[in-house]
Amino acid sequence: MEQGRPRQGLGGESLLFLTDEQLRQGIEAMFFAYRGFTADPDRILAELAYGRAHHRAIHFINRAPGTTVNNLLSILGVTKQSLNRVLRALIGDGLVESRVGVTDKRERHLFLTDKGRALEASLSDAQRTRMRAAYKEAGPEAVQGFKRVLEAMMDADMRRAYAKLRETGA
Amino acid sequence: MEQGRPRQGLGGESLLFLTDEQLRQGIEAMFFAYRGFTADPDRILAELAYGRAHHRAIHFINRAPGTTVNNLLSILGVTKQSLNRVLRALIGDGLVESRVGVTDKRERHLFLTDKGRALEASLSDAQRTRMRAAYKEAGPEAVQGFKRVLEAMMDADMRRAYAKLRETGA
DNA sequence: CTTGGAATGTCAACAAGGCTGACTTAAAAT
DNA sequence: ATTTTAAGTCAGCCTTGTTGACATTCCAAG
Repeated sequence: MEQGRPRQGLGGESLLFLTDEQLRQGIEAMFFAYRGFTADPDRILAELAYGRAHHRAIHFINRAPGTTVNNLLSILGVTKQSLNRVLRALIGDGLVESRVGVTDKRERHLFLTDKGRALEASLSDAQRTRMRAAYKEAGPEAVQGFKRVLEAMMDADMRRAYAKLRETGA
Repeated sequence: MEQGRPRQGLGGESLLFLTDEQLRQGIEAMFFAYRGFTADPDRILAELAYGRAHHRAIHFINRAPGTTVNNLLSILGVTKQSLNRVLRALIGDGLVESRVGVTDKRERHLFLTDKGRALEASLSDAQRTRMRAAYKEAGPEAVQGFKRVLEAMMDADMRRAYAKLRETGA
């Protein structure tokens, strides 16, 4: 079970110790962990008749206020019809505001209202609390490794989107 | 950006360095990475008119051959109606075999057929390849951290299910 | 032996949230 | 002036989740 500890000091080239069994454990851990990762916000959203799609939109609008619909589209990786359905609900419920662009009037810039920010805070509080607990339990070294593996698991274009977000965010 | 390295040697108690910004980066990394994680099998499944639900069933039947429907239900965390639809398709297509229980004839024990095992191999090959690449890129230390954080992110009952699976598997 | 309950399966209906395709409007770009 | 782009909308489809109702089979307790 625990016999598979990496031979340390051999460098990144010699990862032959990775058996299929160990890889599968990683795959399953990812599956279960993702469920845990979304469980708390899901509970909050269910009470409001929203879903994960709404959460994602709210998250990234909060993340990059004033972002355009097209921009959001490429981050989320869904069709505009799909996003539009969600956005319409959020705007209709007064969580999101859509402002016509100044320089380019075709564009709509998206912002959270106070109400939207309140929900975002509640959702991300729940998620951060779990994240913080997991980080604390796993320890600081583990967190670095966690992030490194996650980044390595992304597609090239996702990596670009993520890197771009981090520029803006930090 | 990279200034947030953990103060080493302070132990798990002093994780005050975890800013909301760093936690949010972890959250977003999880979101993007999960997309990458499922992207390869999704492409294979799409050609066969299957979805992730089929993949999950196939994965865990392969993982624990002879498992009962109820067992699978609790691992996957869906309703029996939802699972049943998927199983019916897989059985109908000759990927899964359902055998009546010996001691308890109410139970159905699930097995992959040769055809089912072939698809499973193709799916998990794709997923393992990406996993292996990510592990290699991130390094052996990172992998340990990755798994530790993921496990810490699970709910208690998921943890039990996962631990139980690992017993069987190793 | 009968009956209650558990495990399984099935049917129907519904919702969320993806998708495609077609089309409009407005504005920018060429 | 024409084409392209951004956004929105309508209609319809699919997967995968949900409930609720109900049949079957069979173990186990009375």
